[in-house]
Amino acid sequence: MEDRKKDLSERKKIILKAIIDAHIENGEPVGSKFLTGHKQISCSSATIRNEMAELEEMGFLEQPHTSAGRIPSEAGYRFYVDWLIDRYNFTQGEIDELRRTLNQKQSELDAVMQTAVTLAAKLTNYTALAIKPRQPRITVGRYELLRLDEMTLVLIMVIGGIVKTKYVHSNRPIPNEAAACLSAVLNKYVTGITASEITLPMMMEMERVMGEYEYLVSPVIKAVCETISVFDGGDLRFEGINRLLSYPEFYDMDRLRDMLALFEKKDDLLEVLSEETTHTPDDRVQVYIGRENIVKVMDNSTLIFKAVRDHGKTVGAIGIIGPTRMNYRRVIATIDHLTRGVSEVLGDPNGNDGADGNE
Amino acid sequence: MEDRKKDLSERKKIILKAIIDAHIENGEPVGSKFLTGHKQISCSSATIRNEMAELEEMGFLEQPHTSAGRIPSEAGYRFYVDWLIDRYNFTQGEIDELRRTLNQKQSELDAVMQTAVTLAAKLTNYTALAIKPRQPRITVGRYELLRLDEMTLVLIMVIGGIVKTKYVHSNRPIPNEAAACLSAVLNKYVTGITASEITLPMMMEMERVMGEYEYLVSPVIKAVCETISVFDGGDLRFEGINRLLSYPEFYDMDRLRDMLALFEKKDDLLEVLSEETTHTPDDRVQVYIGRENIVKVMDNSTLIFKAVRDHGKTVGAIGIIGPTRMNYRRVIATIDHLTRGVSEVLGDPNGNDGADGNE
DNA sequence: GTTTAGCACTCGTGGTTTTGAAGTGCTAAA
DNA sequence: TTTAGCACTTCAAAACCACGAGTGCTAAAC
Repeated sequence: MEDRKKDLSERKKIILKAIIDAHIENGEPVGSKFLTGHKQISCSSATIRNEMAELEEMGFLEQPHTSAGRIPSEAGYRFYVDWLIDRYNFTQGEIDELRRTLNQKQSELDAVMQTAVTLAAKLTNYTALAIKPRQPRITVGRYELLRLDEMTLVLIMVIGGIVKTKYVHSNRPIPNEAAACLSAVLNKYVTGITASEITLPMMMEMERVMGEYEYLVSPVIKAVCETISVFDGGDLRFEGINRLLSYPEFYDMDRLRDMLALFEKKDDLLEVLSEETTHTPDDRVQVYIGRENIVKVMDNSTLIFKAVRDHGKTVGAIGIIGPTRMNYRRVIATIDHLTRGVSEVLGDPNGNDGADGNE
Repeated sequence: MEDRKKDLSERKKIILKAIIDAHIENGEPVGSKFLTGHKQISCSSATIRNEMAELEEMGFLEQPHTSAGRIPSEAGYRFYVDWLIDRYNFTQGEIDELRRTLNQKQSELDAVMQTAVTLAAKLTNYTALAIKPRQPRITVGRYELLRLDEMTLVLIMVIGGIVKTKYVHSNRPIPNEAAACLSAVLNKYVTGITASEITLPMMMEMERVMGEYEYLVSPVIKAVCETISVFDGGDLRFEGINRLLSYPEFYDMDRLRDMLALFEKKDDLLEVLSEETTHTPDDRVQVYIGRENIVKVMDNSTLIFKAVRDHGKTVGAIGIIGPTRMNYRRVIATIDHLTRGVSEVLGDPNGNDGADGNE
């Protein structure tokens, strides 16, 4: 078997590769006539037909029905992958881009919200969303530093009751005592102020205090700023997008595609919802039906959400998006309970006795 | 307007509610005849027709075309939500379940892997997956405890170079010095052993050493065990599921549904892939075409993935899933580069000079 | 022996037509 | 005010048809 594979005549290989390439390109069965246009193939369609018939006999091609062209069989793809494709070369630019993106670490989404939104999707069987609104004035309340290994520190920050960790790599070895020293300095100088309030004189002062460890100040402060900025940047997360498919209203591929496109460009939606979430005075479940929605595409869809409060402050929102024909009763109740649950878990004593969520 | 709404005759309300309920249930327009079967409605279809015509005039109903039944308009839904639905009551069981799930915090997926998988989906325009295989022997290398507020500790664990944080709520106030004391005890007794190796005598010994703070030992150890168990439990994450829709092979709703169902029940897939990932000897990109796949549903789909190694140890895998008709060249190259990139970011010096990933 | 042109054959696709069922509105009777 | 009956409308599914694409085969050409 192994031998037979390599035994293909050069022309068969070219034809097979041409067929698979073309099929990968446009997804349709490819016929003999089409291949005559290929530059590496100079014989007539009849010859190609013969070759194709043989390739089919060998199991590399198959035809969906007699008057369609050929498509590659699984064995065909296998041969293609094993013997016919040459290596794809990334440009240096692409490689750099890739490394850069990998290096800038993503902030982890707040775990409770993540659990809640997953749960919301599961319980209602609609697509769920979690909103963390933009927060313009966010500050760090407390710092802690651990020395992880010779060159790495773990920076632990308490931001509004939430703990964030971030790794800081140094290019010089870090002595054991430097971590404690640095955390003391951070706690003294950069608590309770926003990222933009950290001034150059402050940094110089810190470097002076740090003495011989001054080289650690700049990378750590950079890490602090980064964390703050992703933290206050807002976030919008969907869960259970595929659940849309359970509903006949989304059987229409075009509508479905529109919806998914909406999920893709989160920024617009986030902008609108941030506004909506933070400025809603009362504490009820919000229901936007069809064209009541702020976003155009959401005709025929309903958005239901409720803000999550922690000690009276809005820290996010959890919601559901689905067809207008939605089980309102169940969804409203679920969202109501969930947001309260989250508030409770966050330690908000008022989580369970605010205004009634429904009606 | 507000008045008119409440002005609906009782019978109209019943009919409207019945129509919307029925429509929510089965998604189809509902006709007069169907409603005669409703228990609260005792008039004939002709009467109902008259009522429906009036409801339509008021704007609560509309008909898609003359010989279909009626469907609720947006105003109809609005009225329904505002006036007609009663509150859905969760059973106590459901509520408990919900609170329990919210309380057990999800471990955040390794940030780099998350970035990588998002990137993989974006670069290839197929659905990407990240696998963290089950790890039977996982231990904590180091503990750190912070007192967050009077009743709450933050437990910080270094597990295989990864930092995990977990909140521990106490039902008694926590003195300032308890945190330091407890972390010393943890570091002494429970480093380098797996969750199942923590014995009752060990816990009792720890409680003895802790003296008056012994009440903190049990909840903290519980938190440790939980963290370890979610950490070694394996994880499977998909990104860019919607990208499937770009490809005509998934225009068929049934096939699409099958595929999405596959994504839902991660456990099976994880089991198989854990095996596959950890026991693959060589360091290349794995390609499974069509029925070569271990999982049934994946006929007509190709799975491509490669293990991510960190200092020689397999810590996960990144892959792509898509139609058999796939741009193999590009995908293989992307996965290859990505896994290497991740290894590099993780600090693996061999990230970039292992066996050639392709061919 | 291999390649090519020609031709009859097959089969799916796209468009049109037909039929049937569902549901309505209206009218007249109860 | 309610109900039965009937004519009308409209969509959906089935049936039908013609077309085009692509093949396999045969016989002639190289």
